[in-house]
Amino acid sequence: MRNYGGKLKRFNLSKKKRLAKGEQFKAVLARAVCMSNGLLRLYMAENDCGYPRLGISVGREWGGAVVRSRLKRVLREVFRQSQDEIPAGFDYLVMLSRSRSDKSDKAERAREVVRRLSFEQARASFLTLVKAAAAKATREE
RNA sequence: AGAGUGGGUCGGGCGGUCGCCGGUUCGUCUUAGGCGGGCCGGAGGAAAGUCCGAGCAGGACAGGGCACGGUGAUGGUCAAUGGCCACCGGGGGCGACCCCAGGGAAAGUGCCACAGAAACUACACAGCCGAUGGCCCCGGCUUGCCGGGGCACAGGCAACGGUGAAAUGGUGCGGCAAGAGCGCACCGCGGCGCCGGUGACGGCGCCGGCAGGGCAAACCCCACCGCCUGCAAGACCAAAAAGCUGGUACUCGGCCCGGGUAUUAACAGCAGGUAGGUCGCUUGUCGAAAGACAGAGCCGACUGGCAACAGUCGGUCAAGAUAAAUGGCCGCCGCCUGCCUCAAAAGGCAGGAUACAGAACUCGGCUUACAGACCCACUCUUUUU
RNA sequence: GGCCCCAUCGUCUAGGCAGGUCUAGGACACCGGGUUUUCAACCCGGCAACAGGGGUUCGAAUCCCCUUGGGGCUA
Repeated sequence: MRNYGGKLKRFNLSKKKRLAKGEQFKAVLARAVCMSNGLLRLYMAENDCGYPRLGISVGREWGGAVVRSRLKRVLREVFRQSQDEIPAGFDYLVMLSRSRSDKSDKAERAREVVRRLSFEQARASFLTLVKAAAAKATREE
């Protein structure tokens, strides 16, 4: 856990660190390495900016505007505070793992977990995914 | 104390820290611009559904009508409305109060299943009576009349028909051959008059004996309202590629005009408007600023009004994103429940709840969703005094 | 964001605009039986639906209103 009371490492997240156009999303999806666990799904692709960039996509199946905005904020905050722990020079496209059987009670419960997603959960999940994806990317090269 | 009705308010708060969006200002590098810092502002009562009404923008348009859509008691109110207020009528509730698209069925068309004689149509069908006439039989006798019985021929009647959601007004008494508003009483209905009310309508009185079923959220008729499309409206800037014109070279030609071919990796211009961007777009206008003025703007007080609302005065100026900002973490307080200390106030411990929901051009309403808390007015029941 | 449309058995649909024996019809699927040595095909029978809530009406799948859930067009 990060020490908030002591010396702080400060991160910003300005607009150029975001993926902002449909074309950019498509480009990442075309070139990316894909990894997923039970919670998140990560697409990771090299860019030539020298810094990491983030894109988030949350579909309608997760709830209304309130729920989706909250999920996006949490994921954005995770990315912001993890910038020094992930490889720079990559684009990261984060989505939520699709629950396959849409109408079962199990999927409904999984969706409830996602709606109540906490910051620490999301952060841990994201970091393990990045590590795995980075390993996969270097192996492929 | 319990049960309930109507209306209104709030929708956790404070601090620290790291961020995000917009505005403004300062510093710095500097061509635009980038980076860093300060200050200010940054979701809701429903921001939602997109059900109405406006502003705004573009298009259409002499005027009028048709068509289409909407609304529908009355009187107000509002920029406007299908909203809101008051009142009337009908229905529900013991009551506070709630609900109602609530014009027209003697303009026309259509429908009314099943059941029923019949669903709007006839002096129908089934039926009742047959007093009065007529015919037949019996008795009496004063021999053409009386009495009794029968027929259902003339004729009279519309109660009865038990089905249905609905059947030519209902109940009771009288009346009659049988009956019938045929007569009467009460209720309902219609017409007239008077009174009250701006009006819908209500009250009272008189008269009429009853007009004639329902459905218009069926077509329709009447009255009133409504042009169409929507900020992805619309305005501006404008890459690339292609196009056109010019230029250049060659050619037809004595030369100009003109035509043809080539060049487009030698170049210029052009409109169109795509990708993309800016404005619209966050109160507006004027002003250097202070400020002033204007807003269907918001808040409060007063006045008028039963009220919706209006007027005056004072204060206030309020998010502006576009893969879409308003968040993460920490601490404290607050809310509910239980236990303990305690006369109470209060304190301590443990557990729990924190809903519905996210601006997308802007307003006024309506509808729908919602944890919990509070306030005001009122009704009914029970107990005590 | 704006503007529209739709909802009927497990699936595709008829009925709706002219409300009534519509306890909603048909096809495919499923189940049971028959036929066949067996299977297929065929025949007979069965199961199974008006998205939810109000209103109008004597009566609503149908007409009106409100929700819910799908789908389309528009840069």
